[in-house]
Amino acid sequence: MAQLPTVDDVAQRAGVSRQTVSNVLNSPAIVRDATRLRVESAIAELGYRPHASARRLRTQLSSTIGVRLDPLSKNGISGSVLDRYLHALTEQADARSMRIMLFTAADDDEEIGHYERLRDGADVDAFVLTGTRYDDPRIEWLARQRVPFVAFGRPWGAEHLDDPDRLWVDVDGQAGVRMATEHLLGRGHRRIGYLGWPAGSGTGDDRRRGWETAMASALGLTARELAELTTVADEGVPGARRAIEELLTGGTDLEALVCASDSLALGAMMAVREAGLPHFPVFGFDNTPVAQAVGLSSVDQRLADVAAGTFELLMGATGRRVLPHGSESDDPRHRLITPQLVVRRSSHLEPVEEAGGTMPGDHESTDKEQRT
Amino acid sequence: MAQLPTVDDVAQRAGVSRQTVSNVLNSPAIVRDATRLRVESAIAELGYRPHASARRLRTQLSSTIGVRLDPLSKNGISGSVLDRYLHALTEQADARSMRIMLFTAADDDEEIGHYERLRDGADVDAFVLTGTRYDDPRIEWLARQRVPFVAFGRPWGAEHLDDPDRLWVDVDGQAGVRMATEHLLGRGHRRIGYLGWPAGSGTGDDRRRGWETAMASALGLTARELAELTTVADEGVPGARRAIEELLTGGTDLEALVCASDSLALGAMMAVREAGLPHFPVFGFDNTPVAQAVGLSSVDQRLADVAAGTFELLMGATGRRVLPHGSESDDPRHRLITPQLVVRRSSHLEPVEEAGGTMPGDHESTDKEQRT
DNA sequence: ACCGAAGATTTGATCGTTCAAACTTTGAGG
DNA sequence: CCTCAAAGTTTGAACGATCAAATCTTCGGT
Repeated sequence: MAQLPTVDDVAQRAGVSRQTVSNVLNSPAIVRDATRLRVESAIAELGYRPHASARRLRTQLSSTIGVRLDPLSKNGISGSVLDRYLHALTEQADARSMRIMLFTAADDDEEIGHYERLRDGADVDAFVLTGTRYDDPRIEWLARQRVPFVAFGRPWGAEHLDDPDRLWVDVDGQAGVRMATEHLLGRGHRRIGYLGWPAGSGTGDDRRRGWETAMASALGLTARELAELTTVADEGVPGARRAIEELLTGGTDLEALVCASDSLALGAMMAVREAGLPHFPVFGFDNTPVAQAVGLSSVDQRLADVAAGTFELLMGATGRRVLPHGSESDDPRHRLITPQLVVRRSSHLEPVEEAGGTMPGDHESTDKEQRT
Repeated sequence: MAQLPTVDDVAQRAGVSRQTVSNVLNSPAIVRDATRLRVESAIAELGYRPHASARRLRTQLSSTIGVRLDPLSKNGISGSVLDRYLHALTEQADARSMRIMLFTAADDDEEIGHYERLRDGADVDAFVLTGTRYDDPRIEWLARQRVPFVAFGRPWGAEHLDDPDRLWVDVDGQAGVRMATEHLLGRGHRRIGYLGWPAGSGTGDDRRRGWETAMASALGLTARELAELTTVADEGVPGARRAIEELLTGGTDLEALVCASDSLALGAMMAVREAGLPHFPVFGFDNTPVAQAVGLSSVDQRLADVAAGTFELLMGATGRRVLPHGSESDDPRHRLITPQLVVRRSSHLEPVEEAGGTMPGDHESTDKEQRT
């Protein structure tokens, strides 16, 4: 096997010119059918494949999207959300014949340095950001430099939720928590508590609001009454467990609980079980593999839809190349995905008969799950 | 801002030729110090960055490594191992100024199709394979085509463990399970059970052997006695839970348990707790985030070392480019990483005093962990 | 049968870099 | 002061594709 075939080889074989071969590949519509077929079979016979780097050099496009991966260390039970988003992104990318390129960075400055290098080296056409924060310097830089990007996570606190320069996708956490709360209300519960993160995180406050609105509109609770049913803990199982233990020993007569994350919910589950309440309903958020494993009800972020939305914002509904930054468009500059309830045994009043375990999650519930 | 600066711009500014600039970048040793400094400051002043695609076109190297990501769906509690390996790979790649490119495939044929396309398009220099199986067709294809690659996971069953055409890294599961077993033996336990996967998976059989050898050499148990202490379950929490419940109700007087995975261990923990044995020691394997969250002792795969080994095999100890397939070398063609025990409360005889919870893992044990 | 415009195809230039070979400078040795 | 090899630098070509403009075909209208 000598060399890999090039456009010229194909052209020669098909009795046409380079450019016609290129046209068959990139704009088949303008080539006459007869010639197109001839070229196509030449391509097939020679097993020709376009040389990606050559094309990129000429077009100044890389068909690649850069994603930063957090360092290995900070990767808790809910870190898997971003990993699953990455999987979903990769699948979407494949469908659009785009590629995902990874890089790591220890802090924002380093991350921005990577942006610069990758942009200047024409390594990537756009970036996808995760873990966005209030006044995120990465977003500022990208917007100022007019580099195409989409953020997973609203640019919280910033007024520019509709700024055409800041594209974002996010999951409607408020709606998700509201759905979970309403599900529990529908099952007859009234004293439904909420376990969240300390106030101040955009995501956390948003999710809490879902519980508040559901409770307020169904039961007409006052702010004071709501506050009584609430407690907070830092992300992580043990803190959640402690928080719920305190709430229970403090005399609050809870019947059910909605949590801001699966980690919190797992800690809460442990606490209520320990307190001798085997059927106490608990809802998590994120629908992580752990939730599935232990049979914890949760709110699924629908990461496939999030990823699809990401690409819609980046490339248009069906486009095959990244839109330039700030390109005017009729579409809204963001996507808010409504999540989906996944009801498992942890939120059932009665344990599902069959295998009489008293602890939830004693059977893989794939076929028992109820998505609404 | 007009155009991005090119080598020519830098050359002009430094008063040298293109090629000298290129040399400063690629083989600084052959450039005289004075000129090198001049060029370097010109680069800095202009903010020049080499155009990656142009370089790739010329050198026929992409400085990129392809990794297949499994579809979103099959991504259980232990699927996170591969995600964490991916993180570690990305960090290593950064250190070698390489990049990681992702793609997905539904089956082997599709995956091989991707290999072909990526290789021919000069998109990647090498591949990293995960989830290798007995007689893996992907490995056969890559070896036959002489495409550089490294497999994470021994090519089980194949005789060619030392075949110079098949590079691999793996974690010494046997050693890991042996360490866990010996740890329990050292704490005075004798009736230590093993919960594994059904026989036939290379990885599973290897791990079981670690328990067998530890038990046999410490206590001199017969094969029959060993078999009594063993049970199996398919990967997943619920099956493990059932299996251990049966073992316990079957009358086996277990004192402790070593498991082939964290999922199994989680199921086992639930079962022993349910059986009223709050301090029954359980060991998992993989040290997933869940293990940390619930305070489960486990065996850490040291994925950073695995990733480092991957790159050593691919590029040599310090090399900056992928070695050609089958390049002779004195080094062994594989790396077997010895994992590390992470002892948490689940394997302590007595609960750690402080917060008198009776269930293990009630506090994030980062500072309580004991790595040996 | 001829014209012209639209359609189809070809030609020459170019993207930014590195390779290979040619050329120029340096410096030790006689 | 000259020679010659080694060290340093420059020049022309090439990597494989697409763009822009030029050329050649086709075909309806008169």
